[in-house]
Amino acid sequence: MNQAITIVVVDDERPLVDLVARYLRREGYEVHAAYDGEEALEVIGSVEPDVIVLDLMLPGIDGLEVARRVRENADPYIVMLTARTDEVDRIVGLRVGADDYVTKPFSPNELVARIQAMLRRPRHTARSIGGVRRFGDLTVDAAAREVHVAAEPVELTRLEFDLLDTLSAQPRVVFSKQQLLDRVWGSSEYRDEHVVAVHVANLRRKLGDTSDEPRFVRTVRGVGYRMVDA
Amino acid sequence: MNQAITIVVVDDERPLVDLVARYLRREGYEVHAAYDGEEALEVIGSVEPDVIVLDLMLPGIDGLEVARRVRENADPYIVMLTARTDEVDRIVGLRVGADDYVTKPFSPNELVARIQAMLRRPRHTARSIGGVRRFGDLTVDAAAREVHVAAEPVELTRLEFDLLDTLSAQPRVVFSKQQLLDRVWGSSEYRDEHVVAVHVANLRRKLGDTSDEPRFVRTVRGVGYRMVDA
DNA sequence: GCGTTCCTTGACGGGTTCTTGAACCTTCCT
DNA sequence: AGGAAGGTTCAAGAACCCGTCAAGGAACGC
Repeated sequence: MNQAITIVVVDDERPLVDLVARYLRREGYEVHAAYDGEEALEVIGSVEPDVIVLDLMLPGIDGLEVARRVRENADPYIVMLTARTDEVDRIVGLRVGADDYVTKPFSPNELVARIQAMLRRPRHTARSIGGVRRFGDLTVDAAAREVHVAAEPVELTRLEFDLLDTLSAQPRVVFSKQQLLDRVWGSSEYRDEHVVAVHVANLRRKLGDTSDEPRFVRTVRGVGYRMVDA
Repeated sequence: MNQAITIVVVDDERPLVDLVARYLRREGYEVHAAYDGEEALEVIGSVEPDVIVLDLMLPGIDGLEVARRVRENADPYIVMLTARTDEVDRIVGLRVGADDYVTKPFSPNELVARIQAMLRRPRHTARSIGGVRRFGDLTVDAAAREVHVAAEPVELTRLEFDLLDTLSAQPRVVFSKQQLLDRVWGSSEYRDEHVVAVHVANLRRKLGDTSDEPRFVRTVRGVGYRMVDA
């Protein structure tokens, strides 16, 4: 076995962490524990895990904040633990970008199964939960037409959103400007491809994306644009 | 901040309050008590609970009134306690926007179970009881085609109600004007999308909603409309 | 048939959004 | 190095969209 998958489990209930850790180790994962937000950030920073199991309610820095900070310079899978389903809405609602959530109480077996299922799915399907697509700290909710960056709402115009919606529906796939005109504008006849570039520029600005080294919308010279990997 | 879920229990029978409080604390909730309407409003104002267990019959300000006032600036779950199975009480209670009700006598275990079940359901399903959907102090009874704001009945025309019904069935989801024409009018062919805007305006006026910063029906420029979060 | 209620249509004003064109910059090719 | 092609940015005017109001007509009940 090459390089085991690393998981960090964060919860202030030590027995729970220990129990979960035992189950995960039994499956061959490398597991690290943390019992509050501060410690979590430390551990995560040093071991760079593939997966983080994170309680929403933590003493000190809470789970949402931990998730937000972690995503500033890494992009592990995050499974949130919540006490009430009510909070699931906050996770999805606040768009922190959890990849899955489990409500307490749960059986360790269930948690393990969920993690394994998540790791088995192709990445870009795993990265969408409740119809919300995620790219690092960017989330796109197609149904509600809402976009968040680092849990902050971003106001987009119709074309900007439709553009992002189209691109993000198929990450990594390159769309020509013609295709984008067809899909977003409805028809490409008698229309200057230049408008696409203008709206992409505006979209990038609102997402806090730079044109050189963009985090979300990449330019494919001579062709068009594509969304980064989910 | 591992803030526990906070519950306020309000009833003029002290032994009952104490009993219920004991059971709830055993489940890990933070519980506060109040024994009349005045006190209830005070306590609720200061602790901002997630859940309120509220007797309908209270000395001084009664349960309905307490619920009404609380909803003016907060939106906790409310479980009503009623002495009689009287339909009227239940109906009226629901109009104010109770999320569940329990008739006396009840076992503390039952009450605890009901509260936990409520917290476990996703919010927008938890927020509908007996087919009545709730959004702050607005309730929509799809079956009876009745709408109330702050417990006051609101008279809507057929189109206005159907519009509200469609939107409120899927909170947060954006409906294009075309979709609304299809669903509410039955077909969108040869029909001016403008009618939608007119009826939305009338609907908003009757709900006491303003067009800028609306509490219930939000405009999504260039697309259509959506109901706010439940 | 008459009155009332409800729905549609049209027009207008204010605000937002889209397009256009030009300048500037980067990349790639000769 | 120079030039061409394509990309980005910016600003200004045009186009569009929404909310509002009012008038006319349709549907309904009496």
